[in-house]
Amino acid sequence: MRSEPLSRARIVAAAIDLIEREGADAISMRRIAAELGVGVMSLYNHVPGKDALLNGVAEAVLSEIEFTDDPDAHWTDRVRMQARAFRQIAHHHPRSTMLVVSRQLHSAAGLLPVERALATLRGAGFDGPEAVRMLRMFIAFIVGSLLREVGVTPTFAPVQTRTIKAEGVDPALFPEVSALAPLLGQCDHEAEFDFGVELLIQAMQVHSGRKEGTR
Amino acid sequence: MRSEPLSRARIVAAAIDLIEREGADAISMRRIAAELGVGVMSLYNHVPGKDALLNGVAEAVLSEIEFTDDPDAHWTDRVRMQARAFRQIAHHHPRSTMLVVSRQLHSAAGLLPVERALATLRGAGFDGPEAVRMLRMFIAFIVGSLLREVGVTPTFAPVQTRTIKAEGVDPALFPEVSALAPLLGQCDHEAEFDFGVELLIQAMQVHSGRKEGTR
DNA sequence: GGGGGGTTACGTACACCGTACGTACCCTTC
DNA sequence: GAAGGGTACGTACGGTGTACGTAACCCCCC
Repeated sequence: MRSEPLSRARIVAAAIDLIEREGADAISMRRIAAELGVGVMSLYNHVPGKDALLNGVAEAVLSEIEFTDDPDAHWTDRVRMQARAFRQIAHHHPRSTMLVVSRQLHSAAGLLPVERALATLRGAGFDGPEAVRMLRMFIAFIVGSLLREVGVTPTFAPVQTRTIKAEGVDPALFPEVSALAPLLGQCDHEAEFDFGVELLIQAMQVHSGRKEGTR
Repeated sequence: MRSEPLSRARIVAAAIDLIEREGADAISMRRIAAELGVGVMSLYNHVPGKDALLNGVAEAVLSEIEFTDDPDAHWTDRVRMQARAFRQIAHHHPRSTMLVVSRQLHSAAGLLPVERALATLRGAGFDGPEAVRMLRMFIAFIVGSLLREVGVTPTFAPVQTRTIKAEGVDPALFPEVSALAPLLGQCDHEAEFDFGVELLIQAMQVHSGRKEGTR
């Protein structure tokens, strides 16, 4: 009964803290309870179960994004800003990113970014179906990028620093890979992300320009 | 001692089978052993542990991809083909896709697609750093797309069929979302994927064209 | 033929997990 | 004071991954 009386918010905060300190695998109801100095089952008075708790974590992280949207800016700049804002979660809560990205949220916290994005895209002149398509495309890119950045999913690309450096790759079997090993082994996540964003924005501009005439 | 004598390959196959039948969460050493009709600890004679087993699953699924690469085709077509081939895993082994995409493989199975992709990009005239960048960009997009398609990660975009349909979204708070609800609620994964691929290819063409002159 | 060594199968045991259930306490409202 | 609801918590159950010890088997070498 020491301190304030335990609440969903405190539990979620403790969970985030624990994840960032010891990794997403280390999380368990018992650990969280211990962290808060309470019994395990006390948690269940404020949270339906572990799954709901993790959803809470994802929402909390997601709603920390600072969207500083400037409605007067050119739509390309607004898209840039939103993409960067989203990427910030990978910096503020790197080890929780996987949760945000791999959980489907049905709450307002998840809807807000979508709303903003759709608004800018519509403002840029895209019609409904186009806007949705562009958004999905962007989300896929961002999700994939964050997963790479966060360490999960270097699905072979930037990963094999170890493989490559450790035993080397057979140049006969994988000439390109072994030739480009130094490049593959390192990755400036910010630069890669920005590059991708610019490429996508260019593509979107082309797409929109084409629509309204030969331009 | 019945049947053939248990092997890493048989174990991995059983694991894949189990995952596809009952979902990735249902998997456990005990279940797999039961499936094979052997004791739990027998598995450890062929596999170092669960984590390694899951890596094996990812590799197996990944190496099932059929890359029918035509070196004479235009590079854009080759990129298209490779992207589609990769996406096939989401069809052949939907519930294992998450594993493939969220695990960093240090084996040849993971290197092969990279080698192919780099080769075609280099063939298209991109220099080393460009090729690596383009590849990373593409991987991010594909990973994100597959995660969405597989059900994990509809991180708010196509998901809220339920949210939207069930209780409706407040049109005052989320005007765009509620206006586009019907579009957000449905998703032709193949069409979305192809759209993204085309957009990326176009962007890459622009990028390459710009490089070698004003064109 | 008779060891003997290495591989394989397996049972038991341990530490940990999520959580259903029952119990004790406090605080409010009659 | 009594009643009732919310909160904290202990215990217990069925599950997990895997370390360890034991027994059977095969094959090779003597």
